[in-house]
Amino acid sequence: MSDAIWKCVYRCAQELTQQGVTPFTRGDLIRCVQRYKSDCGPGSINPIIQGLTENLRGGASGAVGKNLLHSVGRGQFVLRGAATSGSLEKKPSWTSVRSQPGAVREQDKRPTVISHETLEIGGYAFKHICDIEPVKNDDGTVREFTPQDRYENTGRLALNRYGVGPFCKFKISRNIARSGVYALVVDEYVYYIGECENLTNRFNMGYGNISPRNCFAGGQETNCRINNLIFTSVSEGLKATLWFHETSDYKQVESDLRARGKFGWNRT
DNA sequence: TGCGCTTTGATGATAACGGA
DNA sequence: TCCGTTATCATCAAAGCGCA
Repeated sequence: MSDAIWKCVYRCAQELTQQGVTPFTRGDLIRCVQRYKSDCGPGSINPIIQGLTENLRGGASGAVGKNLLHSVGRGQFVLRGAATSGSLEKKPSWTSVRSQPGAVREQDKRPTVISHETLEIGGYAFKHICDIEPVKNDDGTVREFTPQDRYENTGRLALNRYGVGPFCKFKISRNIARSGVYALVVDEYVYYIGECENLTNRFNMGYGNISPRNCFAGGQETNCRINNLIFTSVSEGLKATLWFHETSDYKQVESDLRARGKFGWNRT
């Protein structure tokens, strides 16, 4: 068929809704669209879906704009009409406990200290989780790790742009298997905002311990980059701390904060 | 046996660009 | 301007393995 991709996306969204598949996933939509346009790959369809979704930024704009879909969670969508009718819309969790946050002001990069346990960043309350304390040498300096040396690299992969390190190793001691938005604060300034499904896993199995494979092309560059920045900061005598805003609506909160302000270690 | 570490690969989000 | 493509960033899930 010769319809534009966005028309196929819309048709599929309607079909899935009629079949009772709601919310439907991005994958559901892609598979459906590919039945009509078998030559279309996910790389082509994904930005179209984004461009049709009212509460997602960016994407490939179409003639109808962001008027057809509504995101109700990571990778989950409903038809916009269904969302605005009320029953399917997932209300942001913060609406019940706090007012709509304002724009992130310049001074939010140096957050408002509510107490030694709570910071306010862009209108959201973040609780103190821990100081980030990398493994140290006997002389008190931060111990350097170069896990890339342990990788066999049979495929002769190049190091990724942050794979050279050096890296540090750290853990957060508290077990917080909760979703939300975390903030890395260094020297009293917010440097990084990120989202997670499980805070402990994100740090103890992600940032805090760099896998050899992650140092190479195709590895998790972000883990390398943030770990190295923490290594550098702590090595310079700065204090790095982790703060956490627990919410099931972490995608929205993170997007909100990052859309309104630039933080030094966030890239996009 | 259970836990933690490592690795791979999938999925989703975003920005920027090019062609008609 | 509309439509589509490409590249990149970011996160997560799951499997395999080793060790206590």
